[in-house]
Amino acid sequence: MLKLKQSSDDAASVPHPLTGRFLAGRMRHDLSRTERDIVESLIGEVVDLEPGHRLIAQGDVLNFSTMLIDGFMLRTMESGDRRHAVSFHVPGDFVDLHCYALKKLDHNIDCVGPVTIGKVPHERLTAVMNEHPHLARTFWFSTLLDAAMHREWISKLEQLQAPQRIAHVVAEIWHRLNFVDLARGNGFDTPLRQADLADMIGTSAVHTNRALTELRTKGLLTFAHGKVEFADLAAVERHGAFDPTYLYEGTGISLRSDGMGAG
Amino acid sequence: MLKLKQSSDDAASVPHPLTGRFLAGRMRHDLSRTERDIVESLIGEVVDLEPGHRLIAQGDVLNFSTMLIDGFMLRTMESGDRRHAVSFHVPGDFVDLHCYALKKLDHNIDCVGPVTIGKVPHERLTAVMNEHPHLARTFWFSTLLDAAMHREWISKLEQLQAPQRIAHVVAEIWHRLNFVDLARGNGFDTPLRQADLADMIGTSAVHTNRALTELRTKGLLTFAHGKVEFADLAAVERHGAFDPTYLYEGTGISLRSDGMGAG
DNA sequence: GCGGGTATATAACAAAAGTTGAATGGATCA
DNA sequence: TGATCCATTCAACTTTTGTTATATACCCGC
Repeated sequence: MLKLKQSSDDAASVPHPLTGRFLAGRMRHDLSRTERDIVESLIGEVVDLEPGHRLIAQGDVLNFSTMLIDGFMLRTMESGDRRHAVSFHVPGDFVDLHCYALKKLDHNIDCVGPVTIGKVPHERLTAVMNEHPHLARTFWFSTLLDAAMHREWISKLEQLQAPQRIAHVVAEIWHRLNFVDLARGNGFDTPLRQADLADMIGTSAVHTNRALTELRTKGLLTFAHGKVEFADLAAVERHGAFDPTYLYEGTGISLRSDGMGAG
Repeated sequence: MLKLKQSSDDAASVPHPLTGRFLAGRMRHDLSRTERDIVESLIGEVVDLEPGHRLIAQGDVLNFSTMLIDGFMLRTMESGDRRHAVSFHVPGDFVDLHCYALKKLDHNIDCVGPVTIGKVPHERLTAVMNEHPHLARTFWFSTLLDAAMHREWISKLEQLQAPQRIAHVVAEIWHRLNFVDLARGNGFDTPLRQADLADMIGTSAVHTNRALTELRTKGLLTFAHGKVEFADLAAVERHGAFDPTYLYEGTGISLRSDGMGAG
């Protein structure tokens, strides 16, 4: 876990057929057709990245933000030889919108498996947000959602033991993948290894495996070789004390409120 | 822990001599004199709250946000009979600005010790943000700071054991109090009990006490009866792997950047 | 200054998680 | 089809943390 391939700075910058299918994933229900086109037009450059590539390192000063088009990414921080994930991202996520305001990123952005991203120049973002207040609100709402997810995870780290944390993470991944039609009814595919999962739930890889063995023995779920399977999602959610409210799925009622008067 | 006095719904709504000294604490270096006056004028009602009072409960729908004028508050979530803190607040903090956008709060806001707050009606916030883009940017920046602090804490929960977590929390409290001139050179006063600290670092009260004993024995710090003392802040910070960067103290360079084009 | 409630401290045992080392299983590629 | 690399699994032992119970110390009202 921490054998990041730094070699792919030469990552091919190829033109990429954008489907738009995943763009602005979790907020797309709140975007009009026009707005979705605008969001798509934000992307200045599409880049394919190798597995393990570190796109952004802690402390980098940035003039672009990253839209995740395909693959999984982790926001990580390092201490000694150990890597810790503070959050994960699935296709459709604006990975580091907050660095538009903070400029300097306080963590790394790592690829898990092969990844395709779209780079969004900050000046373009500024222009669009000035012209389209509703989009600006939507973007800010997106960063507030990140904070809400952080809070949820803090409370779970304090509250749950390893097997339950895994159940929670698995449930959250499923919901977020399902939101962009990448989940199956009884599982999902993911490039995450058990070592990555260990970085996410904050325990050693060995103990993560122990916890997975327990979950498997209990018939709750399996997690290996790029496939996560379960028979009963509701049971997994119960085990992980998972309540999807904080993801604000679905109608986006809160988003449409005109509370955010930033325009 | 979790013996919240719900009795104080009748909390006296008394007029209160606002000094303005603490208002908009951590962002005040980025506010002009005029802007500080405007922020102060946002406060519609000043309320004194009893120790342990739960100002806001998870799921409440709100039309005001809370400025903490005096005392300590915790954002908490509950599970079973255990309370877990996801963050804490000191005088000058905008405690729940994000609920301006999210409307429904995903956690509780609890008083620790006696507290004085200012209530900020959302309609007033909307008006001010429309008229003063720089203030709007500052407020949003403030919520992004919250998210950055969340990320830092997630990584520490995953990385550190109980004694080091305590050292980290103590260092952060000191810096945030110092920012509003409420810290002493070798410590600070706080209404936090060891049980509250346990809720914050995510371990049992007994183990928190064990960890404090260890820190005391090592000569790093003492934490009891409302007083935190240490001889060498730098040593405490080292022990807790504390790096104040994420607090964006001081000049507010990032804040003055015109990256956030919400206006 | 006394008494009762709360905060802090400590002990003893149980459970969870870290660490080290080694074995097995899967995938890939010559 | 081996050979090799990496992911997963398991075992044995140590350390950290949870739990329950009890003891001491502090604070505040009378």
